[in-house]
Amino acid sequence: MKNTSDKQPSPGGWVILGLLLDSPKSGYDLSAIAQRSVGQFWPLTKAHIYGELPKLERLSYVEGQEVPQQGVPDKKIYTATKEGREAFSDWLASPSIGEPLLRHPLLVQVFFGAHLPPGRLKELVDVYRQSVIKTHSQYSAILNHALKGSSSGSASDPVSMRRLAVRHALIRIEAELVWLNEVDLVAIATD
Amino acid sequence: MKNTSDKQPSPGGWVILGLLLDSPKSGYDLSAIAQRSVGQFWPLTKAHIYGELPKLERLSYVEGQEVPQQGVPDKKIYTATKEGREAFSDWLASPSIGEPLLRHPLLVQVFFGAHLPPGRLKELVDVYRQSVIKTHSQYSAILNHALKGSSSGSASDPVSMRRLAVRHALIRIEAELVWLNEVDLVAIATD
DNA sequence: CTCGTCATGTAAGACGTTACATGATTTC
DNA sequence: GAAATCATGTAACGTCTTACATGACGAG
Repeated sequence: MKNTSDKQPSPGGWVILGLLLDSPKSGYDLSAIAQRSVGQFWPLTKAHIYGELPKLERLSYVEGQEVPQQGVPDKKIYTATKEGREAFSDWLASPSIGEPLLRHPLLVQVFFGAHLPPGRLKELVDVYRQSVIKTHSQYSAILNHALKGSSSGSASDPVSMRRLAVRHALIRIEAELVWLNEVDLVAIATD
Repeated sequence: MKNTSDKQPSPGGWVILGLLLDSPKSGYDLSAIAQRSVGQFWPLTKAHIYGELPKLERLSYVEGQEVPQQGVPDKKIYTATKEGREAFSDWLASPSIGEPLLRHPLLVQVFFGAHLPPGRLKELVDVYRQSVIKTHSQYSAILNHALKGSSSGSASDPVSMRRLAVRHALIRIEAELVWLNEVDLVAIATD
């Protein structure tokens, strides 16, 4: 009565399981968290989350419990089981979970920029820069508020690790802005 | 006799079509190019390429021609058609081709680093750093050799655009190294 | 009275990957 | 003798996204 079919969680499923280790959460909670924190390096959609949770339950890596509510709709809170924790630890420590994957539409537009009408590239870059700047301010707000204060600063401290993830976002975005300036120089030059 | 079923190319299909605008190429050529240049921001696998080419042909965006060879196997060279060029230009100029997508396994490992045995994070980071450094040297070699010399420096010059794409890779990788050093500091601290 | 939040889910399909299958030639 | 290069493809599957469907409550 352990699991019915279903081998192992998909990559996204493992991430979801990881989020449940800290504290029990509903699908709704998860999809909110997935956007702010993990979403930056492992995007998860609502549909994906609601699809994975029952699978994790069938593997008995999580347990779901219905919580009746008044006013707002009932919700289902999922808790990681002991098996879930162990399986997750093994997965996390495995040497090759996979290589980073990047898909960057604007870079496609730059790469093939010669086939773009004059001035169009500049417009596309400007729009993109705005969204990048916005994201930057969001993540620096997280660093300054949610993750402020001093933590132990060791690898066994979850807060330090969360902070590193946000630092990654900030460093990456700043690099992106540097590059966008280089693009500007070329985009403006004698179009 | 234009197209039989098949709506529009998939994102990957458009990128493949873009690569054929410069010069005709075989599936084999494309998969080599896809690794070095476009692969950095839009990964393409062999199987994907060989799957998309017939679809592009059905849409009459490309034309394939069998080229007999001696010693080595025959190949099929695909050329972009006029329709293909026009469709590609329209697609490329469209405002929202999509948002950048990043999936970063090591960041998952860092994010959940508190669930990792002591010292393991440092190992994972070291392995990753090596691969990152290797990639960096590959891309700087491309900048210094294949894309050396002075081009017009304007947006209508394909070489300038290719160079910008490589610059993106380099800037991004250097940022990654900066971040990896921050991770080290935490990973080492009193584990 | 409209919009946002809370809350869960499904169905269909797009997209891409892994693994398999084949085989001659050249280089170490 | 082993391995890399050249060259093309398919079948099955995994993974994830889009769009749809529903509905009550509170804030402005």
